[in-house]
Amino acid sequence: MSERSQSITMRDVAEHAGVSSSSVSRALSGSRSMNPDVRERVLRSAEVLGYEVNLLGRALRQQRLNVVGLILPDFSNPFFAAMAEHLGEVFRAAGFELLVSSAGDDLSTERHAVSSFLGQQIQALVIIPKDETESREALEAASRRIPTVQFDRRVATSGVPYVGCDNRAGIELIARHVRDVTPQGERVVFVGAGVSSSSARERREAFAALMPDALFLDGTFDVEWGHQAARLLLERSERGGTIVASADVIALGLQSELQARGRRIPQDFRVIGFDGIGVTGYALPALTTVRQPIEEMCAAILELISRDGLHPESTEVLLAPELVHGKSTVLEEDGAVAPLGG
Amino acid sequence: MSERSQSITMRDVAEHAGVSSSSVSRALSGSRSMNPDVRERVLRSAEVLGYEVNLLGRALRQQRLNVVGLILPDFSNPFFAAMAEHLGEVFRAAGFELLVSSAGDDLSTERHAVSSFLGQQIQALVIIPKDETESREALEAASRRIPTVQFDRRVATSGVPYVGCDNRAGIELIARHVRDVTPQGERVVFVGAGVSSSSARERREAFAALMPDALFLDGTFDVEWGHQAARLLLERSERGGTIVASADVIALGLQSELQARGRRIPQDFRVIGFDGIGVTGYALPALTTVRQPIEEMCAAILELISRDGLHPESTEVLLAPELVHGKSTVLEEDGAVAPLGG
DNA sequence: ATGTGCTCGGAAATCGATTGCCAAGTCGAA
DNA sequence: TTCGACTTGGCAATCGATTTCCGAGCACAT
Repeated sequence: MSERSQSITMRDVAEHAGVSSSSVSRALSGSRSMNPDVRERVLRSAEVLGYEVNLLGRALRQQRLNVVGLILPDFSNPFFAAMAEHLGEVFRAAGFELLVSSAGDDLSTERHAVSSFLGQQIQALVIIPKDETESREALEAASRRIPTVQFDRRVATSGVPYVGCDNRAGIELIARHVRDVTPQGERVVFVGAGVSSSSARERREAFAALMPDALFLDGTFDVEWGHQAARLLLERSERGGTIVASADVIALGLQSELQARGRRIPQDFRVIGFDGIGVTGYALPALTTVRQPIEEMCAAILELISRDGLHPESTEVLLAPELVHGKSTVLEEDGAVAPLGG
Repeated sequence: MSERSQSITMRDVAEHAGVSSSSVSRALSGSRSMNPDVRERVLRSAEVLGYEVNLLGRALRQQRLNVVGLILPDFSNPFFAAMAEHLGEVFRAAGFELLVSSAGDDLSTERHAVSSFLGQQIQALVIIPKDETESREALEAASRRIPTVQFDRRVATSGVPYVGCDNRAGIELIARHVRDVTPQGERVVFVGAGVSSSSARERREAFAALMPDALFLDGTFDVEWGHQAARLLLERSERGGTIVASADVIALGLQSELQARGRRIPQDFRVIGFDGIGVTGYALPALTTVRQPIEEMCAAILELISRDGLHPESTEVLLAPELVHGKSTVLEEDGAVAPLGG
């Protein structure tokens, strides 16, 4: 059916109102004072014709598009999804439009997404780089052209500002808790997610520094790896222990698989996550995890982007995470929290 | 630090290569045959200068931007996230760039997202409208200008093509299963998600038609409502029954809360979801659910958009969902459960 | 030798909005 | 009355790429 209506331009409005297109522009933007009658007439014409601005034309002339881009490795990670949602709100409030693109966990797609955003002359870019080394080229290309912030994962030597949580501090909180809850002689296991993303590497290294005797397993940032890791542990005849996962999604997979195979949490195995999405109620028992301060992170990103170039020295913002006590590490009746003192 | 490099235009490349910008355009796009020497020179100049096309300029001239937009109500719903991810792949393969914007579960934000996309002259729009009636205006505005497809939820009388799963058929699968697994005399409960989105309403109505004696509760599409609904049920002193949730996220909340309060699944309560994201391993026990055929849906969306206007009659594509048997409705022994290693 | 047709580079128009500049008009002050 | 300051509308340039059109140059056939 639908005959598409072709768009109304300023020319059309100008003709309809009997003025020049300059006047239309000025009436709509209010960029200069003008005769109220003329303005009124223009506004009515625009209304009548259903005029809507062509952002491409505007952006081409003004040399900026009021859009900020976000590139993330994968929508399916709930932590990234939560970040995208919150970041959208923050930017909306600041008058920007946030458009999100997934890299589909693929480097060439990530590169493509970056150059597409750059080609569209967006205002700024927030990126969760997939790979600690391989993403550098795309990242630097972006940063050379527009304000760019790395988030959550970083490419180390890029000189591109970074916002993230203090993974080391988070791991210290976890390690302390692990010492509190792990019975003498039981295994401590760290289930990581490779070393190609900086957050995975940082968490793993911090944990290795604090608890070198732990068993380290490496996989990927997803639920399925949690399941696999659980099966691996059981195949090794581990009968109990405390498991630290590098991310909540992994922890959820671990819990689910362990329980499906008859192990009790926290009696047999204790499980600790990282991110804080586990607190939203997916997990059973409620996951003990380290919550990343999403709100503060988003605020920091906005801040960095807004004052880009003004304070180049503060190129790295690490925010403090917080331990959230669930029921996956301590057997307790209610949410009341008491560190296992004795 | 970063002095941003200002962008290289075709003019720059043309000067460097000693040709006109027409030739640069033609060399880069290959739109016309030309002297190989000249082409070679242009390509090298572009390479040397690091030229990258300004998509705004191109789009303005060509009257189209090679981008398809997706607007969804909320990133945090894993079903939407999965769709966004898959749809991105499908469009990428078809040569489009998919940009995603969240409506933040808010009508005015949704409207804003639509007009921003339209203003950017994107090629086509896929939208999961938040509200069955209130989203109409924005939806129709989009459809008047560019190929537009509604997905998962729809605004009924809009005349805008729709792709979704056959909710009625899905509910029939569920109802049959409910009859199979519910003991004589036990309650059947439907935990819905309001009636302002079409999918919620359709599922609820279909279920009401098949099992009018069920207890109906209404809330929202999120985990938290699952928790609440479970508490409501327990407060009503329900001691067992079969619970059908309008979405997997709700079902996960239900399971989690019921188990946290000592109820066994499936012995005391049976839980059934809808969507299929529950099968990815978050749930324990594995959720019995109806899987929406994400792949087919995405293919149908691409199809509709590509041949927009050619087959206006097929304005509604309903795809068949499939019942996935988990362990949340039937107690089953399968080999997967290892004996407690004594 | 002249006409016909083809190839290929460049000039210029175009997409739509914004904005620097100019000129006509208004108003008040000298 | 005249001059300057100020207002306000319009012309035209501009952003960057594409594309239509034109003409120069060449080959080939008549």
